[in-house]
Formats: sequence, structure tokens, C-alpha cells
Amino acid sequence: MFSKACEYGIKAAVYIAYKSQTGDRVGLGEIAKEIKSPVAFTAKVLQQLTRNRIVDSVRGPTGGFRISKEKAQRIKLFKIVTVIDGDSIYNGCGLGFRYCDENNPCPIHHKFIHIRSSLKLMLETTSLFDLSSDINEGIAFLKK
Amino acid sequence: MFSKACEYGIKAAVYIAYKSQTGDRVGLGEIAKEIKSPVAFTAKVLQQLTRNRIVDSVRGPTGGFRISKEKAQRIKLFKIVTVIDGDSIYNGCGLGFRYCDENNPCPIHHKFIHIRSSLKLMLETTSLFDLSSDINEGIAFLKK
DNA sequence: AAAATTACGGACAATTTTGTCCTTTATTAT
DNA sequence: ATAATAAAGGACAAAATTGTCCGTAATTTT
Repeated sequence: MFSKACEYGIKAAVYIAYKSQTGDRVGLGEIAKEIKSPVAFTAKVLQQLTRNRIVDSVRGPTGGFRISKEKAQRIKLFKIVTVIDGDSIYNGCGLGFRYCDENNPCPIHHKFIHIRSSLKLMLETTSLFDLSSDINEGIAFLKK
Repeated sequence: MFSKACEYGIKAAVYIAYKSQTGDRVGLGEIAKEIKSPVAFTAKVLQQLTRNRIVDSVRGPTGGFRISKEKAQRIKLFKIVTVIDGDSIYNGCGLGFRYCDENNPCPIHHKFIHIRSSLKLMLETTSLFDLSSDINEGIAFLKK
């Protein structure tokens, strides 16, 4: 479904949002450990998120990553997925055709359209804040 | 969503089902040309479909691939996808966790469960016959 | 000012996926 | 029987994705 990079990106962002509640920043090392991801690779993904202003980073001691509560509420999964994986998951044709639409549908176009739009809607309506709250309340987990 | 191999597999199977209506077999060359896929790579995919008895192949002159009408009605997309890509699309966790379920959900588990199950249902209920009929009637296309 | 810490960024390596080439095997037509 | 045809299958190659290493830049502490 999503690339590994995107999976790490989502997990990292959720963890950062979760830890940012106390106000202080989280370091790369802690993030990678908590979401069980390769450190250097996670660093690359976080760079993407930083460049796209999804997370906010500061170098040096006491530095690290952070996402304000307001931002966590505003940023939706949609944004992260689009930045890392592009729009093909929710916009692309199920069979990979470049030009596939209502007027020129591939064989599975109509079967797929509902699934893709509900996926898109879910991504568009799920905020980092929603997800980090679930971690907070012990409803969801980032490990195991 | 699906791998390239799986996309080619679905297209090839639909085309074979479509051409099998007249009774005669289709060769690899024609299939690859019609679905615009790399010939040798498509051959590998067709071998998988053949080994799993999704299509039926015969070597030598007048040989080629075929799918009987009965089989086209019986074979669902689900089978093809599972054989080529495995079950991770409809069974796997959205964030790639090995153990993610109702009792130990990842942050997006509940958001995803509906999408995954409707994808699975769609794959389970769409037969090759359905798809090839649409080609037949000019409702859907395999090219462009 | 110097040292320590942490993200940034470039280059490189491993793995997986995608794609090619060529020989072998089965089948049919001559 | 022999030649021709078409799929099967193994080995190899290219590209994309995933992952590592190491020096640089920014920031804070001493």
C-alpha cells in the first residue's frame, strides 16, 4: 500500500506529535528506536517532512523534532502520504494506465473508484492529532 | 497498489478470457502487444498464472493461452492478486506491523479496516468473466 | 572561544522489483 | 523423422527502493 519510507514517515510524525504534547523536542535516535526503524533512513524521511514544513526541526543540543498541537490538528495523513509517495495511491489507475477515467475506463475502473475515494477521504480527514491522541490514551500502539 | 507484475497479470488474464470466447488460444506475443507490456516479463507472469491453473497453456504451433468461460466465471481477481502479490494488500497492516489487530491496533488500524475489507470484497466478487465482458461490449479498454 | 550535540546532505551499498536474453522442452505441421 | 513454433525456465542486467556511512552546518553548553 504505502512505501516503507511512507510508513516510517507516518509513524515518526505520529510519535513526534505524541511527544510534542509536553512541549519538548524529540531526537532522531529516540524516534527511530520507538518506531523500530533504521536510523539513517528515518533521518532522510524526516528531512522530507521538515522541508515540507510538516514537522519542525532544530539542530544542536536540546534540538530535535516537534509538531505543535495546532499543526498536528491541521496536518492530515493525506499531506504526509502525498509528500512521500505522491498521489498515485488515491488518484492512479488500479492497472497502471496513464489515461484512465470515466470516459475511457480500464476494466476495473468502476470497481475501484469507490475504494480509492474512501481511501482518499480517510487520508484527508485523519489528522496527526487524532492519531497521537490514540497513542496517548493507550488505544493504539507504535511498537510490537 | 498492485505490483507491475500483478497489473500485467490482471490485464493478460482479462485479455486471454476475452479472446478465449471464440475458442482459440492467444500467443504471448499478441497478449504483450495488446496490453502493452514487456514480452519476456509478461511470460514470467503468465508462467505463474499457468502453474496456479488460472490460465491453461499449450506449447507448439496453435498453442498459446486460454481460459474457458466456466473458469473465467469462477476465477476472481482475488485469486490473481493473491498468487502474484500475496495477501498483504487486503490483510496486511497499513503501517507494516507484523502483529496489528483489533486487540493491538496500530494508529491507523481502525481507519483502514473498512477500506481493506471493501477492497477484499471487491476482489472476491469480481470475476475475469465480468471484466472480459466489459471489453467485449466496449465498456472498458485494455489499451491507451 | 571550544567542545559537544544534533540535524542536514552527499555518496555509496544492499536488496527488491522489473525487465532481457538465450537455451530447453513440448507440440504441431511438413 | 524433421523442421517449425510456442511456452518454460534459468541466468543475467537495469532500475528503483531501501538502507548505511561519514563529513558538514547549526546550536547550545562549558
